[in-house]
Amino acid sequence: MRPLIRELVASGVVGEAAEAQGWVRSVRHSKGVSFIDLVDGSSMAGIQVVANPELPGYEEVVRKLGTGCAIEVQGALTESPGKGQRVELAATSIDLIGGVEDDYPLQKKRHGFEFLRTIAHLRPRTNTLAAVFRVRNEAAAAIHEFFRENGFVWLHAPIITSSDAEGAGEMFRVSTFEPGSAPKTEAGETDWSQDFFGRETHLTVSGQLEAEIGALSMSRVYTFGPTFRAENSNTARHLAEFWMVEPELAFCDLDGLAELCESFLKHVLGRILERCSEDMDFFDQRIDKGVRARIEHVVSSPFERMTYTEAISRLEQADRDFEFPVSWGVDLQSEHERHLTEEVVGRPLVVTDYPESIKAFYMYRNDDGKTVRALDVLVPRIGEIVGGSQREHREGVLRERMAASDLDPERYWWYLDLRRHGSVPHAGFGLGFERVVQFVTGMANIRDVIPFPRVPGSAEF
RNA sequence: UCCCCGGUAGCUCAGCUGGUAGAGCAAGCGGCUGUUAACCGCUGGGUCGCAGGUUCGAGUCCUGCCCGGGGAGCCA
Repeated sequence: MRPLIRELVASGVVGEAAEAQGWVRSVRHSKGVSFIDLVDGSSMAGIQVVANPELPGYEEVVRKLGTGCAIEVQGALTESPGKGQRVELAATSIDLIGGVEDDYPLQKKRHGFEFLRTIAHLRPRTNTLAAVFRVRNEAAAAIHEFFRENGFVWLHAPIITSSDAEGAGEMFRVSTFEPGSAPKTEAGETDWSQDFFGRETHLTVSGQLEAEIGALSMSRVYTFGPTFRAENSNTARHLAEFWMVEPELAFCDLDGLAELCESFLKHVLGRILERCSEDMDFFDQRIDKGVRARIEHVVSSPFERMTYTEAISRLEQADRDFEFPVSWGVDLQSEHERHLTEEVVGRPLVVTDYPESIKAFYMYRNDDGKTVRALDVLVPRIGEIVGGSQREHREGVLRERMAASDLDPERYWWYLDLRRHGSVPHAGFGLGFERVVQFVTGMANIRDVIPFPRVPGSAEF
């Protein structure tokens, strides 16, 4: 394969023959020379192609090039006399591979992200979206890398599931029944036993329960894949389809989990700073001033720890009014979380041991009988970025909790079975992948950090 | 789902207390000896989201609907 433009720009040798293929970002003509800014998506910086009027086809091809045209250039790398680039490509031939029509919507100026979402098939050609997707790719790679280096097995949790992780939200139904003509039982209800899987099935809302199966056999596993929520939530932080990372460890308690969260986040963010430096400069300058320092701060600061009970008393002492009043037993709102991480400690904060009443049934009950071993990792500006818990591995307590939550033990027979045979303390957390990408890039809307966003009322592309 | 804000040229927007629609960029044409989102000149381009209403007259005021954005809740 020929070098990408990124490689030519970074390490191309002056004087050597070179070729480049890509899309024209902008063209600047003057009487005796034309400059073409050519990009191929491999880096923020493109290569400057210099075309002289003596070039074959200059009038017919080069003078007619516009933003978006796909071309192939042969030539030689030369030292650039102009500012802004180390080398440039002095063309000896330029071939038009694919032209653009007059209504090509992308221009060499900035567009609103709202408009770009309506042309999701073309928006990765913009600086910003290409940079986002490069960072997204490095983040995914860094996640796999961290887990591999630490002995975790990537467990492929099912997308179609018949279990529902309680409290995780509304689900999308999976069925082959034709709308309106589903078979009915004698009682007049839909007869799911005749459906494709012989029962009700949905798209997964979490791979956690399956991950627990993995942890209780392979010690350390993680899931990383698409997850679905049919919630009608219309915000800059929610998607109906998103990617979730869920590690699960056997022989691990809440302290061990907190340590994992910290080293995991530091690894992933650190790798992005290292490997996407040019893109991070762009985000820092053009998208969210200060984002780079914020990420560096998370990578270099030890995370603070605090129990929920302590957090509540710190909030009660706070010299400010909250929209939602604080008292022991209420769930923390985003304003509370941000106050804690930004004002009280000024760095990432792990809040632990929440009231049992506001957390899920599968979280380990503390000896005090009123709190559970749950944790949230809070970071400045975003608030909660990770949520996790030590799991209830004692069958008796788990049954009690399920009964209190009005859950049918029959449906969770295999989950309970794990507590009957070789049960051990185990713990895990869940992390919304797009939220991490949002956090590191500073992008304001989650719809702009995933190539094809699915949200209520919208699934084009 | 709730609360706010918005919808004017292909894009980004301006358009005051109602008087018959404008800029920059893009597109087309021309110019300019090396540019950096180049620059300069000319040209074309609009059922002002949709439907009603008030008025001599509505982009502007009123009502309803549709779509989008921001915030909140829920959460990841």
